[in-house]
Order: sequence, then structure tokens, then C-alpha cells
Amino acid sequence: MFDQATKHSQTTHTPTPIAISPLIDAVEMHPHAIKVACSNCNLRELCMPLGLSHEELERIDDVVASRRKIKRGTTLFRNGEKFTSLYAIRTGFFKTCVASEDGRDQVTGFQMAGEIVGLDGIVNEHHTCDAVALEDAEVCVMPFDRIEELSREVTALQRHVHKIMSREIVRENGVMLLLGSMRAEERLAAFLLNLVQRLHARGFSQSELVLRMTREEIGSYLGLKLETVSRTFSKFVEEGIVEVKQRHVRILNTDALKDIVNPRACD
Amino acid sequence: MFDQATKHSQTTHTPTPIAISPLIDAVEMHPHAIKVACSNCNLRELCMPLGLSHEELERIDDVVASRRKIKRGTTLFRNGEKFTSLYAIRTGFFKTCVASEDGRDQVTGFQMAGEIVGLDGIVNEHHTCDAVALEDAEVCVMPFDRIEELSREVTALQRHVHKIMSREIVRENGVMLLLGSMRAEERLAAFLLNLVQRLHARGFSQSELVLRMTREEIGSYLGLKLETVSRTFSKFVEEGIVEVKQRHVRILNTDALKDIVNPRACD
DNA sequence: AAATTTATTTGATCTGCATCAAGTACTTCG
DNA sequence: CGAAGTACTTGATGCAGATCAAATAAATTT
Repeated sequence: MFDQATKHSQTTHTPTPIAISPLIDAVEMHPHAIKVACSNCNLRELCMPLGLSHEELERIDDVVASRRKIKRGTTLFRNGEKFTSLYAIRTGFFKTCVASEDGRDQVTGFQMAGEIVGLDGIVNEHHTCDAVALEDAEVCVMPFDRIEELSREVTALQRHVHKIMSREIVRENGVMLLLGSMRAEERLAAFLLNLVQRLHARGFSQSELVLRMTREEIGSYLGLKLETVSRTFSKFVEEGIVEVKQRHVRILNTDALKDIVNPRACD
Repeated sequence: MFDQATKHSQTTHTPTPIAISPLIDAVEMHPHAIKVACSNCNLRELCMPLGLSHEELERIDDVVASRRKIKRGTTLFRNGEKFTSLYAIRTGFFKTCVASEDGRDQVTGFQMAGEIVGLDGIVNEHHTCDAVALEDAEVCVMPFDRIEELSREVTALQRHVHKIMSREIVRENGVMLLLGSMRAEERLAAFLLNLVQRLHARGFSQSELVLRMTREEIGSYLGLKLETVSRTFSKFVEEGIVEVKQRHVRILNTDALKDIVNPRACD
């Protein structure tokens, strides 16, 4: 039942709407054959500003110094490491997590293709969280001084950088609302809706997804224990809201999830 | 007992280390007599970059278009309002809060003199939270397009804007850790330490503070109910860690608070 | 200064989620 | 392929913090 789901989900890197250009395979095969170029990247609309002139587009290419592959389970950067660059995720899936001195840790976010990680490092020139690849990944390395230099000249880039940071602040506001005031079911429903919405924006299904993280990681992000996450999934299944088979999730009733997050008044 | 505390705490706007220059009173009396000027502001070191040349300093003055007074209980901006400016708090104390559609709301932060609010508005050109004055306040209005314009030319300002946004992201990461993994006592201890540390940086006492917010607002910020906040205060008092008289708090044992936040291994 | 409202404390009880525990299924690796 | 480790589910029980309730204290209004 889920075999088909898998094919249509984010396991494959060739979703329908955003087509991978032949160029990319060429890069994979001959790493030095073609210059890394945002102007040719199919994720451009996700991580770079829109409406640039041809000339500006070419300049923007310079912010990406190189690409870097990160194996599943390894870190892109760690708490305490010197900050040098922001990273645009080309493929793969990350989590970011912070730790308190006594070893507790908290997943602060899950990031997918087209999203930017590393913003935490700017303020103290050192990273304050870990970014861990949850599957083999590739990122574009964007040295931050290059970004600053270029964004002095290309105002669309400047504006874009500001928006990316502001978006992250707004996202975290939302997580605070979730952690501070929602119950377990509401948290998990909000989590699923958020994930599927972001995947949909990348050309994947609106109703099916493959979780790249464990129940424990979901729990850490949502401020719940893994058992509670598991039980809540089971409850949703019983109620016919989702189908769950391991990490494959099919949403059967999106409206029910929305109602759970935002109980509508019945008066 | 607390009368003295009050005098030494942030109720007065004339703490010892950061002296208010006579200039400010002049401005109060004759609003148009002297141009609003960061270069003369005693909070400059908190909200503006350091190490500027004289010339740069003068240019920086241009980011502040005007000042605005906000009465206690009124909003500086509201969710949904058009975003135009960032605001540097000159005096007073704010909370920011987000609301879900069904009316729950969550305090996302408390801001004091020298801190910047409004960053949430950049991404969608509309604010996504409310900023409410918890006491009569005055802010410097900094139109964001002016900030962007000037930060293309003054690299120290550009860097500063990036750092402020990154700092907010890191702060929110910390709140997520708190909300996701700490117990009530740990949350309140962390909250008190954070407040007193920020007040200390502004020249107030390391051990005394006046809370500008209600128990309910503290609870909202910490993901607790007001009764739990009140009980936890009472517990700290019983244990001799703090003295509490209404909103006046005197910390008697900072290390105990630190131990609560970060239980040190006893092996 | 009295009246009203708002904020706070404290007690009693309830409950959602954590914790502990055991079993199952899946993945990885020799 | 089988063994070991890891991830997940489900049940039983406990407890931190929520909820409900009532009294007190402060702040604000009249």
C-alpha cells in the first residue's frame, strides 16, 4: 500500500513540478565540469531572491563557494565551531539541536531542500547548535562575508537575507506557541501539517510523507516523549485521520488535523 | 525592606553606571530643540554598533526618524499591521506575544531598554505579533528601508543588523529548550537569572529586580499557568533562595538558582 | 476613603503526559 | 543468513502541573 506512496514522496529526488535539469546530473558525474551556479539551480526560487536581472543572477552565483556532501548521521556544523558560512540545503534533510550544559537536548528544527541553516552562528561568530544530516545530504556553502559583501551591492540579496532571518524568527515564534500552549495531539497535528505543506511546496504530495526522523526526534522537537508521539500517532490512526506504517504517513483527513490544531468554535 | 530595593531597581530611569546625559532632559522639555541623535544616546552601546568613526556615527543618526511614546498597556504594533520600522526601546518595558486563531496566546519575549523589536515584520511586510508596553515607554522609530539603505554603506551597521537578528534566533532557541525540556522550577529560575543578567548589563542590581509583568504573563512566556508560577515563587521563598514581595524580587542565592537550571552532577 | 476591579496566593482535586516495562518489528552488520 | 542493535508500540502506574475554588491583597476608579 505504501510502496506507491514511497515513489511519490520525498524519498525520490525527482518530484514532478520542480524538474531537475540535465545539468545537475552532469555536475554529479563530472564535479568540475560545470561551475556551481545558482542561476541554473532548480531550487533557486526557494533559497534565492526572485526577479533578478541576468547580471544580478550571475553575481549571485558567487555567493556559493563550493558544495559539500554530508553523510547521514554526521554533522554539517556543531555547537562551538567557528562560524564562517551559511548553508543552503540542496538535497537531504537536517535537524538542528541545542543542548544545555547538563546534557539535555532539544531539536530546534528540521530543514529540507531549499532551506538555509547556520544563522545561529552570526551573532557570536560561533555556532550555538548542531546541524545533523538525517539522510545523505548536499549543501551549498555560502561564506558569510561574501554574502555581506554582495548584499551591499545587490539590494535584492540584502532584502532576501533579511527576510530569511525574519522568517526564522517568525517560525520560532510559532514553535514557542506550540510548546507553550498546545496539547500533545495539537502539537503532532501541527507538526504533520507543517511538514506536508513544506514538502508540497517542493512538489511532493499533499497527503503523503516519509518521516526522516525518529519518534524520539519528533518528540524532542515537540516537547514530548517518544512514547507519547507513538501513542498519538496510534490515536490518529484509530480515528481514521492518518495511515501510518513506520515512517510512511498518509494523511486521510487534512481538515481533521486542522481542526485539532485550531478547534473551531461550534456555536 | 523593599523600599530601598525599589530605588535601586529599574523603576528609576537613572541607574548609576549608565548616566543619563543632560541632553535628554532638554529633549523632553523642548522636543524640537535638539535633533534625536544616537551619537549622543547613552544606550548607544546597547543598540548600535561599536567602534564607529565620527563620520559613521553621524550617518547612523539618520536611521532614527523620530521617537514615539507608548503608554502602558497600549501597543507599539499589532499582529497584521503593516511593517515599516524597527524600534529601539529607549525607556520602558515591552512584551511581544503571538496568538493562534482560536485565541490562545503566547508571550514570546520581554524587551527592555536598548533592545530592538519588530524583526518579525520583515519577512511578510506585516507584523505577526503584538508588542505591548508593560510600562510607559519611549522608542526610537527606525524605518527599515532607511536601515537597509544605510547598511549598504556602513558595513558596521550591516553587520550589526545581522547580529541582532541572529541573536534573536539564538535567544528563541534557548526558549525552545526551556519550553521543551525543563520543569517549572527550572523555567522560573532560568527566567529570573536571564532578567537579572540583562538588567545588570544596564547598570541595575545583580540581585534585585522589579517584575514589570504579571504572573500570568510570566506563565504564558514559560508555558505554565499563573498558579504554578505563584507556587514556584513561594517554593523558592521557603527555600530561602529569593525574597518576593509582589513584583519586587530579591535574589538571595544566585548559585542555587543556577543549580536548579543546570543540576550539576554530584559524582 | 469606599467601591470595584485586578492580581496574587493557597488549598483540593484531577488529568495528560512521563515513566517504567515488556514485547515486537525493523535495520545493520558480521 | 542469523545476530545484535535500534526503533517502535503498547500497557500499567505515577506525578507535575492544570484546573477549580476561595480568600486576600493591591491597584484603580468613583
